[in-house]
Formats: sequence, C-alpha cells, structure tokens
Amino acid sequence: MEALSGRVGVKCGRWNPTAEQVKVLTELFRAGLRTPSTEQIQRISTHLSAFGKVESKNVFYWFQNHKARERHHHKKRRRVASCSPDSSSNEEESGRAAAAEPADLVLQPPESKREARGYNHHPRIMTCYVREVTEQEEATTWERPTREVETLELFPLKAAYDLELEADRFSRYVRGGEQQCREISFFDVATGRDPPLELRLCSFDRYLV
Amino acid sequence: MEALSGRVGVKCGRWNPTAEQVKVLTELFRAGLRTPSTEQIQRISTHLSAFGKVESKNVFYWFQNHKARERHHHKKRRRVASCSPDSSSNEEESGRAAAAEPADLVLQPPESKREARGYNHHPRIMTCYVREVTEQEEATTWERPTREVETLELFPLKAAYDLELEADRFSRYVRGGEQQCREISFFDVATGRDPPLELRLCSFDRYLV
DNA sequence: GCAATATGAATGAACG
DNA sequence: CGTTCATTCATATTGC
Repeated sequence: MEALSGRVGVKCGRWNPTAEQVKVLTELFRAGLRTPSTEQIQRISTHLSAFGKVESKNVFYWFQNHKARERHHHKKRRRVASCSPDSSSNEEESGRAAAAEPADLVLQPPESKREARGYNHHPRIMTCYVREVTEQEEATTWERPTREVETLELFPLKAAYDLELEADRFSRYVRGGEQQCREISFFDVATGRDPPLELRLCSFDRYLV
Repeated sequence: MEALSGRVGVKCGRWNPTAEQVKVLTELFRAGLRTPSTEQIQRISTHLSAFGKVESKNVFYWFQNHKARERHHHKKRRRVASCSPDSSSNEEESGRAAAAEPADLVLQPPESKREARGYNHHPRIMTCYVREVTEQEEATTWERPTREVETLELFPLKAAYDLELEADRFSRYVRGGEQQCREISFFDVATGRDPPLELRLCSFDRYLV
C-alpha cells in the first residue's frame, strides 16, 4: 500500500515528503549540508517541488530537525566515568538500534553547552579550523568528511523519479564558503536527460581531518 | 498469549512495557511528571529495567505520548470556532475516531511564507504572561494542579512489584526548579521493604493557578 | 483471522 | 539551537 513515492494519507495537513524528496534531503545532509542559507533553501525547495508539493519552510524545518536529532542521538557513548557500566539489560541494544538513526535520544550530557556559537561540533572529527571560523564554517559540519567526500555518486541514476513536473533549473551554488568547500550543483531535470539531480563535491577533504 | 506482565513474543520489534513498568510510569505521570529531564529519564529507565528491558528512549516516548494523548482526550468540544455548524453534540468526539480523526481543528498558521530565516515564530497568541513566568512555571505544567495535588497517595502500597531485581538506588531529585516544585523521590527497592517507589509532592499549588 | 483500537515510534512544526 | 508540541505511521492487542 501506498508504496507510492511517499506517504499516504495525503492529508495535506502537514508536509509529507515523498521518498524522493527525503532522499535528496538526506543526501544533501550526508554531504554535509546542515544549515542551508535562505537561497539554498529556496533552490532546494524549488527543486524538490518536482517530486511533490513542498514549501521552503519545510526544507528549513527538515534540516533543523535532522540536525538537532542527529546530534541528540550521537551523544551516546563517551563518558562513562565510572560506576554504572551501563550494564542493565540492554546490551543487544547495540545490534538493533545501531543502524538507522532513530534514536536513542537520551543522554545529552551537559558538557559543552555555553560555548555560544561554537559548540555544534561533536567530539568527532571536525578538527579542522584552518582559518577564521566564520559562520560558513559552522555551517559546514560534516559527519565524516573523509568518507564519501570525493565525487560522491549521490544520485546513481535516473531512478523512477517523475521527471516531468517542473522545469526548474538550478544553478550551481556553493555552500560553506570559498573554494575549499564542496559545491553542490543541481542540473535541470527538464532540460536534460540527466538524473534529476547531480551533486558534485569538490574534493577538499584535505581540509578536513 | 500475552497475559503475562507484558512481555510475550519477545519480538523485540518495539518496546513492550511490563505491567510493573506501566504502573510506575503511570504513577509518575499522575503525580504530575510530564516532561522528565534527561536525568530523570535516565533514572526512571534504570529503575524500570528492574522490571524488564527498557531503554531511555522508551521512557521518553512514553511520557510524550501519554501527555499528548491525555491532552487530546481532554479536548472536550471546546472551540467550535464559528462556521461549520459543528452540529453540536453529535459525535462527541465522533464516537469511533476516539483517537484519531483530526476533524477540524486546523489551526492553520497563516500560511505565511516566512522569509527564510524567520520561519520560526508565528504571530501567535503569546498574550498571556500575567507575571514573571519563570522556567519553573513552564516546567511545572500540571494537568490540573488544584485537584489531586495534595499529598497524593501515589503508591498505595507495596504492590506486587518484583522487588528483587536490581538494587538501584535513586536519590531524590527535584524537577522543574526550586523548592516550590514537587520533588519526586525514589527509594531503593533493594535496601528497604518499602514500595519500590515513593513519590512525594510538595504542595506548591499556591504557586500555580 | 480480521477489523478496531491502544500505543510505541517517528517526525514535521513551532516555541523560547 | 535545544525543547516541546502535534500529527502521523506502525505494530501489538483485543474483540468479534
């Protein structure tokens, strides 16, 4: 049922992203996009509209939520301090919940909390602040920059997308800052036979890690 | 088939609280706890683990759902707005769709588009701050504070809890703020014969209402 | 067994 | 940005 490209109810009460939309958003997120600018949001939403109804605010919220949630879930292991080996009856937990990103929103160790703008990085990689940290920087929080950063075949092929809707064209836009930041380009799906989207990342992993 | 205290197939697909766990959670809820903090969730889940497998997120979701649902059910036919004859009594909640049917309340935020960055605030009500609303206030959201707030015989007696599992001890913790907020204390179930939990509320209703 | 319901889980939207 | 609210999805439960 409703294996359709997205959800079902079609209630329209609130945005219900289609599978394609989610995929695009997810890829962008995985690519490192966390806090899209107004323009980016515009472009993204326009593009996504090819897969179904969507507003800019939906894109905005999507990133907000995805970012916030991922962070929450990330705070898992780490400080165990001492007592309470966390034993309990949960061990297998790692096996099951480990996958996905669903959640374990728990622990939100106090730790860094008041670092003003600079506390949005996990004790993870993110060790590369080579120069002045502008907002571009903080907007550039990759999960694991070293991995798929390369050329990323994000959109493998002309899936089963319904590319007949809008003829929106996306000009290439760069996010994050200068040249050392990846750039994500959208190519019009209507003008070309190319996959609905193509996301290209400039290798700049050397700046990371 | 499952009459057991909750656990059955052990499907592990999703958490299936045991009767004891539900009881504890319910009592806490009745006591007024609605939005436990991270620490509280931690403690509660640890405690509940004595009655069966449980994760923090389960506790989190439990409170979220319980709170939300109670609220919905409380939704007596409140506002009928205007148009829509609403016909009156009728459906009393639509009989069947007791738990669903969005029916009307649409709140429809002004489909204002929000200029990019300003998605966040709606021109909402926000008109009621009669006095200094501290975080204690908002943290102290009881359903009907004036009602059972008193001394509440929350844990009537040493139920049939299996108090032989963990020897976790819970130190008293306060939620919501200062002294005028209720405090919920857990007493070790292993060290004492007392009921697994005891919840004590400081009368502070005068601060409410 | 299947339909109706209760409720765990997920997530869009919004608040502070 | 961290939290919380509201709605929806998915599944276990219960009744017919």
